[in-house]
Amino acid sequence: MEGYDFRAIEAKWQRYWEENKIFKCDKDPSREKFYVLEMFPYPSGALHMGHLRNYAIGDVVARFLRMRGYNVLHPMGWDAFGLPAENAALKSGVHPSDWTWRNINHMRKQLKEMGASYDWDREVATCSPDYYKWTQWLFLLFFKNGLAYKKEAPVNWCPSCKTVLANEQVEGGRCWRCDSLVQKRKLNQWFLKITAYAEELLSSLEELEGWPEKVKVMQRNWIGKSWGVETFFEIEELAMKIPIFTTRIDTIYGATFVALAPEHPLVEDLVKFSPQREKIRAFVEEAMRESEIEREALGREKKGIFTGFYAKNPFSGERVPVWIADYVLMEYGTGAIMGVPAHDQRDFEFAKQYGIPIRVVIKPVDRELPEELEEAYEGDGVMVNSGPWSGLPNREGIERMAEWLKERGLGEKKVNYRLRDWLISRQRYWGAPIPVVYCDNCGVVPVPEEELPVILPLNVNVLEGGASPLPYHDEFLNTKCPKCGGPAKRETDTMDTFICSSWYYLRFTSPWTDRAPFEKEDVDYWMPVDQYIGGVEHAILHLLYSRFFTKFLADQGLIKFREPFKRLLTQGMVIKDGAKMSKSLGNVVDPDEIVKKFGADTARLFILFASPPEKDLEWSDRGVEGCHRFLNRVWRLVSDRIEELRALPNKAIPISEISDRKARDLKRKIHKTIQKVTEDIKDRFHFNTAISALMELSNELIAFEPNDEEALRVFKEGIESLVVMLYPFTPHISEELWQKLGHEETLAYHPWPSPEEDALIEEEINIVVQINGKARGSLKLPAGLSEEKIKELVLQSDMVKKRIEGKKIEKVIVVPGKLVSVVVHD
RNA sequence: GCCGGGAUGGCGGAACUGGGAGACGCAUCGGACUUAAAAUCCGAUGGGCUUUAUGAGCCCGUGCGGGUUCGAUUCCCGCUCCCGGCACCA
Repeated sequence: MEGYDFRAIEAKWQRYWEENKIFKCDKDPSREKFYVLEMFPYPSGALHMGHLRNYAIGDVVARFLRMRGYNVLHPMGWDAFGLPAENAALKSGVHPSDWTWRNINHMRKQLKEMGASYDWDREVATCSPDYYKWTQWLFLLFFKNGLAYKKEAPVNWCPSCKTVLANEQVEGGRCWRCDSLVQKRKLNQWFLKITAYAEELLSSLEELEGWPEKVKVMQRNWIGKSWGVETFFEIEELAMKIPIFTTRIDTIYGATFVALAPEHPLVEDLVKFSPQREKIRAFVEEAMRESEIEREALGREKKGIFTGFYAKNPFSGERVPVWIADYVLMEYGTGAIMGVPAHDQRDFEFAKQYGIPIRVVIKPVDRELPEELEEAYEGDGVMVNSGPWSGLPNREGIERMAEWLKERGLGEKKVNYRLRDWLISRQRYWGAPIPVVYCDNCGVVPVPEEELPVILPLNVNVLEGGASPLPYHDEFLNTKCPKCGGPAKRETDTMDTFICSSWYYLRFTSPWTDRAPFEKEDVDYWMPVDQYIGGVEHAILHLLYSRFFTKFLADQGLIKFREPFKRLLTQGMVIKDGAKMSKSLGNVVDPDEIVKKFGADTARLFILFASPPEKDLEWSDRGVEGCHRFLNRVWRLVSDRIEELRALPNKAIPISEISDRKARDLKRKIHKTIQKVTEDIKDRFHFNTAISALMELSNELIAFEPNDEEALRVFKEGIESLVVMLYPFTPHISEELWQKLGHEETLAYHPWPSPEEDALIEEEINIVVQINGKARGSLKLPAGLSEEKIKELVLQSDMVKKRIEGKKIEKVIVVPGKLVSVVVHD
């Protein structure tokens, strides 16, 4: 037999799979389904190692489960709208659409070349009109339900991307995509009311048992639920109530000031009445300008200005100064706070800065606070200096003071979330148009469903500086009002691309339908996604948005489940020389090169072998070579005896009928390997240890020298088990060897082997002997002995006798099948 | 600062419910084959020591310090360092 010609073999089987549509799947209610999904890529140009890893992991799962008899849905598509297409257009003059489709074609080819087993009949691209028609349809559904709305608000503006961003897309004050500093601008924009689902998005995280704790914690923190009290401080001479939110109402006797956010609407009124209005106005303007850049500056000095007014503490009646402070955020709570310097570090710093009094009202139980505080005490304790409440444990105080307010109508308990509504307008061209028109008579009018899709015009010129051409595209811009028929203008903003990716997993269940975003019976059969696989960078963004969409669609009666992804695997990064692969570091390894040089099977095998999927993977050229060597050994192992092997019957010999000891040992190794590999893949996704078990089996097969027919038949069983179990990892070489062994059917649906129980039972057991807790050797004993017998044999053995001579046996511990521990003393 | 995860040979990583730490792979060294090299194959490989020099035996060793246990990479207490996320959220 010829050598391992991976190029020919891989091309051959890829063609075979494609021509025969081997991985096409249909819904079949009589069979148990499994939906494996990897996060679909943005078609940026070419696959990188991270993609290869993601899709290799998904492919192993899909192929394994097909062999286990599941009806497997494993689709692929393209997250095809987005800014890089426009940037490429600016740079090279290619139309975003052409650029995108060219990349899709290239990357599809690459996915096929890595041997991924997708049902390509289900491919979707979010930029094609028959997809974004339904993205727009879903927008209208949100709109009709009052969950899509337009409002003017201070929003995040990325000056480099020339568009606004959702809060989730700002990381540490910088744009998630281009890392520019984000500015605040007051703009009129479209939002989706994700906050309507804040509570459920939070509470149902607990049901997601198949999700990594890390991701759930990140979502929990992002939603940021906190319980507290809303009450108010009143400026009596203006009859103005300043509402404040606090989680620490127990500290209210320590409130020595009140502070408003510079953007707070009441600020305007205060300015009017203040004698020093000029100074205040200047401060507010300054603060609002500065907040854009300086807000994220670390350890930055807090700034504020006294308004000249005093407001009354609802509990003590004390009048405290009202300040405007730049560290108070308009977007959270009521946009105003009570300042308690002794028990809040931020207020403490502010008070120190401006000489505001610091008054301790909570005393820790286990120690005394210093006379002069160096930092705020934020812990629990007993209330002091708090009028009638003094002496009460503060946790109890929180409850009782809230009731006290409620009884008097001065305030009540309140829950606040950090989560804000999702800003979805983008001032970009390459996205799904928001299906809305503006009519002088009727105002904001949604485009009727029958008129969808609102087509994104392709005959546009890329504009200097990169701004969207849509507002200047007369044909697109000018339209008729669907309501009154009068002249109207289209919305020229497009939707955040995260909208497109918030429902693609539903579309995959029936991508061909033109009646609805998805067919109900298909979605009912296939959803939810049983295993979702992707990078942790979407822990909040895509994964939170998709959960929101799912809950909304469930409330609309379109789907029956409230969580889209049952199990989630977040794969680690691909690292080289200790750092993430990146162009700027110059440590990128191109998957194409590896596939060309060693083949897709080798590339897949290395990626899966080098590290468990959730951990980072250190790239090693040597490691790749090692995997290639392994496949060569397997190839030789089979081809060296191919004629003999083909001539043998396919039926395995039961272990009880094998006469030779070595052959029985091999049989046992085969079935132990089946057991281990199955468990490693199925229960734990530990592909690295599954592969190492297959390497061990291969090593034993190489060392085994069959010299009669019985031995040869056990050998053949081993060879075939190896080839079959390698299939999910290295499908091409497996198919080829399988065929060479005389089989006609593809391995794609070949039943996954299960271990023969008899063949798992050891004849002899190695019993470890410990004396005083130290391992001193081992004894080979026949399996199935009673505890007493084992104990007896161990104590009689020379090894033990020699060591316990003249000593007293205190205790003997027998762990059946494993070890005997003898404790002695002089 | 808060939250989450981690630390095991020269390297990537194994070790399931507490049971001989280092599977598998890489690298290194030695050998075989070869005119030679590559490829391939065989063997050794945590550190140290004793020894009748070889059949062997002993000590140390999973970030650090304690503890529980016949026995701890695994469980408990207290630290150190590294990685990731969040960070004026009242």
